[in-house]
Amino acid sequence: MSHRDPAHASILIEGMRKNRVRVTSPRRAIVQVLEEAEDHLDVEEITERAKKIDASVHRATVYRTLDMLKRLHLVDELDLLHLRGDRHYYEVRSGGQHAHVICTRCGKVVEPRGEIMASCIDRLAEATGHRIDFYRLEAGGVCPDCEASD
Amino acid sequence: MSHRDPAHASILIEGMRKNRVRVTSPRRAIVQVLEEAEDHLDVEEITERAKKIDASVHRATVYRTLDMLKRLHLVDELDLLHLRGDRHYYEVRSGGQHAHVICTRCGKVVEPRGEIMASCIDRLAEATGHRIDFYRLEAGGVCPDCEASD
DNA sequence: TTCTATGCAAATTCTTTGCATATCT
DNA sequence: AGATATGCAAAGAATTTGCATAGAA
Repeated sequence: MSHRDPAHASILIEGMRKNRVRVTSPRRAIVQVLEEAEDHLDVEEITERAKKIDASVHRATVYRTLDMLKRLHLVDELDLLHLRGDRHYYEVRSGGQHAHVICTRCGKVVEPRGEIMASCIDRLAEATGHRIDFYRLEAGGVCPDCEASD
Repeated sequence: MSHRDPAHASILIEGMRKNRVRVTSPRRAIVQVLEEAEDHLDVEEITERAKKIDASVHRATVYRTLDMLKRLHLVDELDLLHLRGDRHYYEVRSGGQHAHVICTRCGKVVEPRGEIMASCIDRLAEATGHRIDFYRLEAGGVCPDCEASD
């Protein structure tokens, strides 16, 4: 069940096909990096990893590909409240949108999903009258572990 | 009841004094701009407006002052989901934190505050176990007016 | 075959920094 | 007086763009 198995194309590749953008080798590499990432990556890191899959991948292509994926709402862009520097981080938008809660002591990020977030956003929509299509909620605070080890 | 009335010092100036950072003329100008702003300003715009109050204000000072105000949690930094370009926007954190809901059609921003946001964040804190100190929630969608005029 | 995406390098834009001087407290 | 903030100019990052070529549909 590899990510390259054509019968099980990745969410991102599928989304790209659906939107009639071309599936090229650099894009395949970048997408694979994003889908295999365990944490949040910046452009530098994505480029580095993508080069290991396809050495020809250029940083400019990474920017262009990320723009494309953002426009299609296939990836989200975060900045983790700048608690880790001024870079931007990217993640696949699979399994619905979610919040990011960053511990200001240890830097760990947890990602609440599902009903909690849905009801939160529903009530926001109700209060403003908007139809809300996407959102980004990033919060900073102290995680239970750090709170305990005082 | 002017913003310069020493008896009614601005929230930001008060906050600065409380934190023992110096109240200088450039900082006064920048703070006045932030407090009088009706909308969200980027660094360029803040610099321009501050120069009208104190012509000597330099862009570098604006960056340094905003950093200082962010560190003291007196202003918040937004990017409005990059729906208006890649710049950063700043606003005074008065009257508590709040969300920003941006209409993807007309660009208008509304700012839900108060109980809705508080309960939202409370539940997030409960779900993760974090003590949440600050947050940023930006959402994109279609506002009622735009929805109506289809 | 036609249209889109890429690499590359240069240009832009955004932000930070060193340092001598000016300014707050 | 003593510590901190400022202006300026230059450096450093981050991101975008023009263009000829390569590659997907």
